[in-house]
Order: sequence, then C-alpha cells, then structure tokens
Amino acid sequence: MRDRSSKSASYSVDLVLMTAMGDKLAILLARNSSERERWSVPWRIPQSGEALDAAANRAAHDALGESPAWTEQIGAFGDGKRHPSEIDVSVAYLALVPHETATLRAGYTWFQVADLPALSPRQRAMVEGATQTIQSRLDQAPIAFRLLPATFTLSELQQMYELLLGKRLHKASFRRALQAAWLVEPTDEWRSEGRGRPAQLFRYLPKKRRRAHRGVRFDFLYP
Amino acid sequence: MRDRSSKSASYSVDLVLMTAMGDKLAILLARNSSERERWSVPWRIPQSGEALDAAANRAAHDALGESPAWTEQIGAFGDGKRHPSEIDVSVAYLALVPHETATLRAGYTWFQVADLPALSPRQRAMVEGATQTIQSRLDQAPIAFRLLPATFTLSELQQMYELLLGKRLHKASFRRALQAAWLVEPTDEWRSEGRGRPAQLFRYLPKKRRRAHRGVRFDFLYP
DNA sequence: GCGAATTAGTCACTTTCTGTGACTAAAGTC
DNA sequence: GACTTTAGTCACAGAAAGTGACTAATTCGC
Repeated sequence: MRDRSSKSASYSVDLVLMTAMGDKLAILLARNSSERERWSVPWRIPQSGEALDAAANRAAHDALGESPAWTEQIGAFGDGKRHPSEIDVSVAYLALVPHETATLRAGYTWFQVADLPALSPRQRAMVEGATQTIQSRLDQAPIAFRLLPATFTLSELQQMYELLLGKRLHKASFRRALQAAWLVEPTDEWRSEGRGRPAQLFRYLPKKRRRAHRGVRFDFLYP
Repeated sequence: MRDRSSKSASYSVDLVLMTAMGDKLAILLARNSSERERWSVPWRIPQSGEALDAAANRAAHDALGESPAWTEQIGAFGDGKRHPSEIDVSVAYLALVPHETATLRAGYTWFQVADLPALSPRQRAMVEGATQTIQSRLDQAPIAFRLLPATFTLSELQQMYELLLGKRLHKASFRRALQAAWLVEPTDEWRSEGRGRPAQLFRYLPKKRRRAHRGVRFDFLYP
C-alpha cells in the first residue's frame, strides 16, 4: 500500500469494507504491486498521532472518496498469521457502504465474499471476523440500514436481512417485528418497480429506544 | 509494570480481569510504583514473537499463578487516551475467574467496579468496554459459568445472572429457560447452606447446540 | 417436639409473541 | 378484461414468557 515510510512500525490498521451487491455480500480489495498476494484488504500505518479510526477512515477515503456509512473496530489480529507486510499486529475495522452510491477509485475492486482471491492469512482471518461481527451485531446495530440507501422499500429491507442472516423470513412476521421496534418511518414517496403494486419508501428512524424488558433468553450457540 | 525493556514499543496488551465478589463485580488492579496513577490494570509488552493472547495469559499468571477460566479480546484502544506508559495502542483482554478459587500475588488487589481508584483514561475506557462485552455476550458465551466454581446451585447461577444483567429474574422463568437450553446437568451432590432446604449442585454442560431457529428479533438497543 | 421461618423446586394459569396461510390492493402484461 | 406480479394486512394456532401459588426439606426458637 502507500505510506510504507516506516518499515519498522509494529502495527497497522486494516479495513474490511463491505457492501451488498445484488443478493451477495462483497468486500473491497486493493490491487497490490509489490506484495506476495495480488490482492489485499486496504491497510494503513497510522501516522504519528493519528487515531486508529482516523487511519481506517483514511483508508476508506482513499478507496471511495467518502466516509463509510458505518465503521466499527473488530479487534486486533496478530498471533502468528502472516500479514501483507512484516507488521506484528493489525487492528481490523469493519466498514459498510450502500452499493448504490459507492464509486471506486482505480486499483480497487469489489469481490464477492464467497469467491475471494488469495489473501494473506491474517487478512483472511479478519474477513472471517467481519462476517461474524455482522451477524452477531445485526440486532444491536443498524447494520442493514447502512447497506441500503437512505430510503428503501420494506421488501428491500427484508431482502437485506435475509442476505445477512442467510435465511428466508416470513413477510408478515418481519413487518410485525419491525413495527414493534419502531425502526423505520414511512416517507410519502412510492416506488413503482416495473410490475406489481408500487411500494412505499421508508427511512431508518434512529430513536431513543426503551430497553427491552425481557428476561433471560438462553438462545446460546456456544459449545 | 515489568518488562519495560523496550520503552519504544508501540503497543501493549492490557488485562481486564474480573470476578464476582459477593453481589458485586470486581476487577484486578496492580499497584504501581513509578507511574502517575497509583493503580493500573495489569499490562505487558509482548515479547518478540509472543502472541497477543499469550501476553494476556502471562499477565494473568503473574497475578494469579494460574490461567483465567475465560479470556477474550475486547479490542484495541488508542485514540488519544493516555496509557500508563507512552504506548500508542493497547490491545485489551477480558478475563474471568471464579472468586472462590482465586488467590492473588503480592501487589494485586480486587476493586469493586463501582468503586475504582483513578486509572489512566485509556484503561478506564477498557474497563468500560469490558463490562459492555460481558453484558452483550452473556447469552452467547458461558460468561456466568466462568465466574462460578465448577459446581453450583441453580440459585447461585440465577444470582450471577442477576448480577451481570443488573436486574431480578423470576425463578420459574429462569429455570424453564435453563432447561430448554440444556446448559447444565445435575450432579448427585447436594449442599445444605445453613437454613432452608438443601440445593442440588449442577455443573455446566458444554454441548453441541442446535442453532436457535428463530426469526428476526428486533430487540434493538441502538439509537 | 413442634411450629415458624427459610430456601429449593415445581406447577398451572394468563398474557404475549411467533409461525403461517390466506386474503385484499395496485400495478403491468397479453 | 383476465392473468400475473409485487405490496401490504389479517387472523388464527401454537409456542414461549411472566407470574403467583403451591409443595418440599431443612434450621431456629421455644
């Protein structure tokens, strides 16, 4: 990548930037000229005094020309897995953009996560971690909304959840849950998508949520 | 701390080691001789080639003489907040031990998380992150069991959940959910705790879980 | 010894939530 | 105008959660 000024720096910031392309998740990769793998996740070495998320944001700006709709740290990766550079530890960030409005700079390409080229072991672990983070935080953070444009139909939102969860959802149940959670509000616009009845457009409704006052749910997955 | 060999190292591993003392959460702090704050979370600079979790485990061993019952990375902290040393970035680990069996080496003390002494800003952020991680992963990882001895009564388990969740639970609901999740198995031991009927002892039952096959739950908390 | 107090463990009832199929509505296609 | 397609809603059955009351086994006070 760029800023390889200090070859001895011991940590990097790596960016797993994801989007939804059609019905597949995709990840942004940068073409490498000098490293062993032909492609890699964008990464930067923080400049002196630069915060970690600032470095992640810089990597995103270099690729997109704008800030992602969502950015969140995944964790620090090291522990023996090889990185594109000789860096000991890499702090990975997950970032999301809606595919509709994203335009890529030269040297960057979207790859479907199901069909990635060879990546360094450490970066492959980061991609793995990023997809797990998405699934696990889907019900705590507005992940799905950050992958959609500002307004969307409820069918589009449902399809996004189906993509992220990897399973079909029942329309009536989905909408009932959505209503109960006060997550969206209708706009006065409608969209006619070729055939079929036009759909109303909605927008995400960030709001002070009253904490769910449920008891324990042992929906555990762990061994 | 110790191993201050390379003052120029740019990242550390910091350990937020927690336990349940009575009905309060407590955290392990190490007394400082030279740093600005009198107390700090134990931290280490990874030795060359040492993995991040190995460094966290080393910090735990130095304090306890044994490995924690649970260890998990929380994330990397930097972003301007001051650390005990001049280190740029610190990778924080959450670790758990049952209070009953933990014995501390000299220079280490438990503090209730509600009543901590002055800590460096970065370490305070880590403690904050650790408590959030505990709450958010309580239903995905055996957090409560790692804070209890190998065998325990169901009342003790319920009290642990009440402590971690910060709210009372109904006994019948708690046990019903526990049964449905196949999380514990009875031993043939009973414990008489002074007055009242003796309680059967249970142990944690790690097991291949069948994935919860539920739909979406918009139990969101986010703004 | 015996009743009160205390803690464990279970049951049964009510309320709430979820899964699901069927229904109506509004557009385009032929 | 009949048929197809997508949006949006309803209503019912079944499952799950909230809750109070009940039985069980022990210690304490007298």
